[in-house]
Amino acid sequence: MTNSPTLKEVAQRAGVHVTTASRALNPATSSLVNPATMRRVQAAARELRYQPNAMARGLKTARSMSVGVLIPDLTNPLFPPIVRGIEDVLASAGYTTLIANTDNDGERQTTLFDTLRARQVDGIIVATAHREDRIFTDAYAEGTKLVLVNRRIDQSDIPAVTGDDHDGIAMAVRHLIDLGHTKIAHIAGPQNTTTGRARLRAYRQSLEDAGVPAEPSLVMMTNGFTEVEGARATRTLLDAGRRPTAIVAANDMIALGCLDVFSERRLSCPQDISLVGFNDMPFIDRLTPPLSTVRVPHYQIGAEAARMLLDRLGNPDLPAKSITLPATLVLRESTAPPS
Amino acid sequence: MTNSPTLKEVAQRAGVHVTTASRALNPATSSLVNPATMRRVQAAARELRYQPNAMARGLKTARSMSVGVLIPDLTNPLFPPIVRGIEDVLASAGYTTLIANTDNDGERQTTLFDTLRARQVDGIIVATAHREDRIFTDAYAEGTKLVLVNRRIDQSDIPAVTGDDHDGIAMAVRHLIDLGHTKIAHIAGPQNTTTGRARLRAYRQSLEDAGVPAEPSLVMMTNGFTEVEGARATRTLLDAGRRPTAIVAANDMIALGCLDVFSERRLSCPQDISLVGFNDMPFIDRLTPPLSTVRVPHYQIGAEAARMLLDRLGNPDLPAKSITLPATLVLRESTAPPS
DNA sequence: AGGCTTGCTGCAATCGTTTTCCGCCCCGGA
DNA sequence: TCCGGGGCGGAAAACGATTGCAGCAAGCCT
Repeated sequence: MTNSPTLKEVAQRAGVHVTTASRALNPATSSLVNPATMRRVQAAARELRYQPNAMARGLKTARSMSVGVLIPDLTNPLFPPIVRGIEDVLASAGYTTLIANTDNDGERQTTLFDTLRARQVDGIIVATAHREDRIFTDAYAEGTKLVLVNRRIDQSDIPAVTGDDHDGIAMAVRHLIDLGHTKIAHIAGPQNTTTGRARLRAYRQSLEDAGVPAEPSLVMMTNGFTEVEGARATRTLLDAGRRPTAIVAANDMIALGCLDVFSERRLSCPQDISLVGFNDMPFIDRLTPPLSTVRVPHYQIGAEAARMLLDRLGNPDLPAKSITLPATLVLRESTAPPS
Repeated sequence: MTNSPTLKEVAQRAGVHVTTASRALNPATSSLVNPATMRRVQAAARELRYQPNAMARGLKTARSMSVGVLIPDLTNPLFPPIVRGIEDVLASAGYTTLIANTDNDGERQTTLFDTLRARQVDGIIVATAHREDRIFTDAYAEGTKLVLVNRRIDQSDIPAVTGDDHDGIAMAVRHLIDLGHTKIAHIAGPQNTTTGRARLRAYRQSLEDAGVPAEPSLVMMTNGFTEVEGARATRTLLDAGRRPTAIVAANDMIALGCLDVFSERRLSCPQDISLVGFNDMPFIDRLTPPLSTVRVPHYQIGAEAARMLLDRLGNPDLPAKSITLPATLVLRESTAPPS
């Protein structure tokens, strides 16, 4: 901000050339300099509280030692754990994380993506992908280092780290069937995301596998993984004739919307209707009732994605691999046998 | 990542010198170049999808157009709203935000602070300050642009944006007294933070103002604004003789700990004991019971802090001003008259 | 004793911008 | 016709680091 010391000043103080100072301070090259000199330089650096100028270094080395993270919205409790997972492993590798909130706005997303690239980030972790996001596939094809979290992109080999949507939903549906439910509804997430679609498919498949006839009227679509969308869909679901005895929500935010409508309609959960969410996001266990949901290891997803990115930064032509982390069903108090 | 086009390439394509290209693309200097030339350059830039290299620019201009944000932990729901407030106003001014989590670890904080400075951030917003944090006062004295949020530093003129701790607690205590409580306890926050101390003081003051005798045994200290600390303090509070009929928690996380202990002890809230939190953090309204708490406008605090930083960046010798944003008491279902 | 390696250090170019200082061209006024 | 000046655009020097290359001394070998 004011006058941070430069390498030149360190060199002068140590009585050596700036080149030598550079080498002495860099672990990779410090073997090239006399140990005694090295100590002198390091002492000088310490006294001056020298911090290398990251921009100058980045300019020369063409690596910024930073990575961007694109998420919809930080205030959605789903994302902080993912971000922390990312930050923790990235930070320990010396990288800085730049977070950008797209608010599910495509234009904003493009702008932010460009901003990140202008900042010369070494790679980008994307949590906002839609099934067909040319912006990402194009960038990836041109060599931008990308890793997807949570959601994937159709027919793309961009590496991704996700939870097991299919298995998670399967467990949830199975659980409801085991309780005796047959009229099981699904409030589906946006179908332009792989998560929204995979969960819907898993719901249908699970019903079929159990021999429970599918009823199209029990599936409601939403335009976003949000509480208001969840509430809207739940209202139209309940208004339409055949009332379900259980609902599988595409995620916890949507489930929150379900609960809102339940109390509007004076339906008690789980006595009148059962509900299962997805994600096990923070605080969802403290609701009334504590929500049964599918737990996805978000911190690990973030951490794994960061590791994957790091790997690919170190070795650019590593084969693109995607990882699916196991989901687990966590039963609390929002499900019960049908009355 | 691969080969982003440089200004030189844009210039070549437009058939002008790189200097001219630079001027044409920069709104501040574009008046120096012929409108026709400018259009040519801009067209070339668009075709090449040119993005100026932020590191090169920053190196030359000594401004990174980025600011750092120091918070304890992103997964604490208190902080995402603050961060969004910061990011939104900063982004609209063209700045990028770098977030760092200190985990309340002093050493880590120092490291991260240095990392941010190495990245040449133009300023830093600090949410982790303790009452005596030499690291910040020293840096501020040396010219580092700082703004404190949420917490302040004793005897320092570093600009700060905070909620009204005193008034908030006063309202909470007043409310309990009005309900008829006299045995009102306080689970105090860490006394090495201004928030922890201000809230404790306000609690004592409010009791005194109302003529309710203070009982030292009704005040419990914690070592952190966390659920486990809150629970620990609540247990020792309840184990010690005179049981309170109401608790004012120093913040919502601590209140969460109180609720945990209430259910351990089979105390129902608010029938057996009333509870008021502080912050009105997300989801605290969906607990059982919905928590009465003091609302602090976190998004605005963040936004205001960012604006303040921006102002001081634009005009370095602006007088240091601190802002206190009003708190409001939001009554829900965790308080009732003593039984 | 001369040549060669080895070990250390310095020189200078470079990364992609911005910015100061000039120079050129053209036009108008005298 | 000449001069002055405005309007544009170019040359070059930074910013602070890294790095290939060269230099130089000392030590070893033959």
